Amino acid sequence: MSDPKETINIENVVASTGIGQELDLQSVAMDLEGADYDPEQFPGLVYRTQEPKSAALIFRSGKIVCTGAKSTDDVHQSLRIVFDKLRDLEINVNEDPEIVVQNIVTSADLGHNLNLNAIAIGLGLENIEYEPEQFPGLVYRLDDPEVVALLFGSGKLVITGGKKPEDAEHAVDKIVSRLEDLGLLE
Amino acid sequence: RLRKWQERIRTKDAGERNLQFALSEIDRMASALGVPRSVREVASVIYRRALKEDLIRGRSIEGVATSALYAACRKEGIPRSLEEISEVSRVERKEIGRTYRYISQELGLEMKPVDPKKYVPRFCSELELSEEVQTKANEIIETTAEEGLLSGKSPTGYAAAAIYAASLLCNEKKTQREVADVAQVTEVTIRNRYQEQIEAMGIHS
DNA sequence: GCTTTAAAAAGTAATCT
DNA sequence: AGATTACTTTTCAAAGC
Repeated sequence: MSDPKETINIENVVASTGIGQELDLQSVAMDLEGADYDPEQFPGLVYRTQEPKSAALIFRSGKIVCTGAKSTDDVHQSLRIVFDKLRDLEINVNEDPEIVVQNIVTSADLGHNLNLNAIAIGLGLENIEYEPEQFPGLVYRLDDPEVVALLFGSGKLVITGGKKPEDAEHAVDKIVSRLEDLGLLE
Repeated sequence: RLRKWQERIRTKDAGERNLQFALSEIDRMASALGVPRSVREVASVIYRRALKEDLIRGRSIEGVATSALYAACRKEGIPRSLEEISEVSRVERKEIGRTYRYISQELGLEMKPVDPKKYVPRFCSELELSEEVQTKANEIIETTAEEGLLSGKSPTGYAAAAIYAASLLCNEKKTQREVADVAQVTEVTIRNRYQEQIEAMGIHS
């Protein structure tokens, strides 16, 4: 009855951007409180924002990766905070650098338990990966939209690899109709 | 020209030596596991196919050989868990699992998920349990799996719980620790699967 | 390939009380 | 026997080894 699309929830958004300027991460790490910088371990400086919650990886090249946001809106808000923090350190940052969403992770609920063994055979062993000894989820790669879905016995699923929120909706629609055609839903 | 010819010989010799090493490793591990010759043959066919398809580049020969053996055991219907396989290999469990999934995908092996019932005879004989217990365990697995209880669960833990439950029902009780040891899973996993299974079977004891 | 960051799903596991 | 913490899978960018 209820549309599984309604249960879709964005769990994580990864985006990249850049201030067209080289940075001295050592001094940024000194002046920016809460910054984690360990070049021996990883070349990026980690800066966490509280509201909205996210983690930004800032690189020497001036390129920045933002992870952990719950929406594309939060990504922009988080990065706005990061840009302002850098400006406080007398670093010139353009008003609105281009932000590119690289990956969106979504969760959803089909509302029925799933027989993953039957689904593995039904979808075709060549199209899926299901190794319950290694991981409880069945991995299903879709061509259109180009995303990867993880299906669980509870009927919950994770959609990842999409660039737009609509990718997850289209993926859920396709999965639901495939499973219905196979008579494996409910 | 002479150099090219020598290089070819060198490459050919190296390739031949690597193949021989891989096949002898498969033989060694298969012996240690006590699997029949047919499994070693299937494993060597899988290894040669992986070699032909150039899937070994960037991976260790041992890793691919071990994964080929793991896949062969499953294909032949006498699966060994990754834990058991890793005990006779010098490659760690995580790497075997990762390499297996890669060659399985690339070679299109179309591996079906392991049926927990395949572990019942071996685990039961190691525990010296009767034929009656085996039959009961298979019945529990069959019935509960049809109800969808198997989805996402590890086949070894599932089989272990069914054997534990069957041993109780047949008055040949084995402790959770004894079953956990032969199946190489934890007692916690057996308890969790056991509770679900007896509930689904409508058994109260 | 690896390193780090985030997040969900569910199973398994190690450790502590 | 719980509870807690942590690790397994997928995705993606960044710079450097």
